[in-house]
Amino acid sequence: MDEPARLTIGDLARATGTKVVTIRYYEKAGLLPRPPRSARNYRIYAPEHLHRLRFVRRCRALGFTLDQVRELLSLSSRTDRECAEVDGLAKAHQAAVEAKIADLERLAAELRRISNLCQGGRMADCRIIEALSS
Amino acid sequence: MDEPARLTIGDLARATGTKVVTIRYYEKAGLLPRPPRSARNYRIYAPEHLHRLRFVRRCRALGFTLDQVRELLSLSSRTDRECAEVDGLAKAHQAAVEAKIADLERLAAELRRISNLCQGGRMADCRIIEALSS
DNA sequence: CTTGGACCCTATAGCAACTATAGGGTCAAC
DNA sequence: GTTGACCCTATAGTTGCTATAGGGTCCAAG
Repeated sequence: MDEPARLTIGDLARATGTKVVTIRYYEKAGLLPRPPRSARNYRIYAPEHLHRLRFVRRCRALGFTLDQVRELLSLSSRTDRECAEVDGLAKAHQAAVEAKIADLERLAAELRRISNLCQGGRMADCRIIEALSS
Repeated sequence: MDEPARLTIGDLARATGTKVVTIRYYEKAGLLPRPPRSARNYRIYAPEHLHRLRFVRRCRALGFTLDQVRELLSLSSRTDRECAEVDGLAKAHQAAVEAKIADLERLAAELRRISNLCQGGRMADCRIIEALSS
């Protein structure tokens, strides 16, 4: 039989665009299992670890918090349960993101308004500063 | 002549919707000047302090970082200078906010797509988890 | 006069999610 | 045999606060 691929932490880092320290941080935070160690105490990873790290990174890229990722990971491992919980998490997060967008839209509009006040004079008459003071 | 109004830190907090600890934090961070103290070592504020705190809070509400607020404050005090710098800061921040919105829009679209995959089965066949793993 | 509650003070630790740094060991190539 | 790219642990720093501990002050009601 084939030897299973043995990956170093640097391999995982390169394969996922994650910093080495961040991977170790995920391990401490309980998002990645502690891998076996070589005789010299180096971490030895298998393809499952890579897969799991990819999952974590993808969730993070989608804006889930580490807590939510932990939740998703634990749900995904209970293969006999309803997937409604996962769907709930995803939908709740989607709603949160949409709320955040609405927030930033208001903010951008205000910034546009303020930026347009500048007429290129001296600070003493700066309309922007004035607007920020109101 | 009238006595100038003497405000406690609690007064400032109430007047601006800021927590007392946050005001002290701003002082340490150099955003507010150290006010004079009473005989019992209580901070004594004047209306200018209130004005300045409002400025800081408004900038923060608009999403400027404390560093940017410091910058805006220092620019606003040099009343003889061109206000182009302030305008530059405002426009740069506006651009950053708009970029963030675009980012979140992409994210929300992805989350909508993923959420729609759920068909209410068991975790083992969960399309969401699958999508997160890709 | 004392007691209760609302205020004020400082200093330190905690939060998220990393990143940076110090101080060390390992290993392969030249 | 030494350079440079790796690996390890542990701790401190980042941002913008918030929370907590442990104390002092002040005023009004009982």
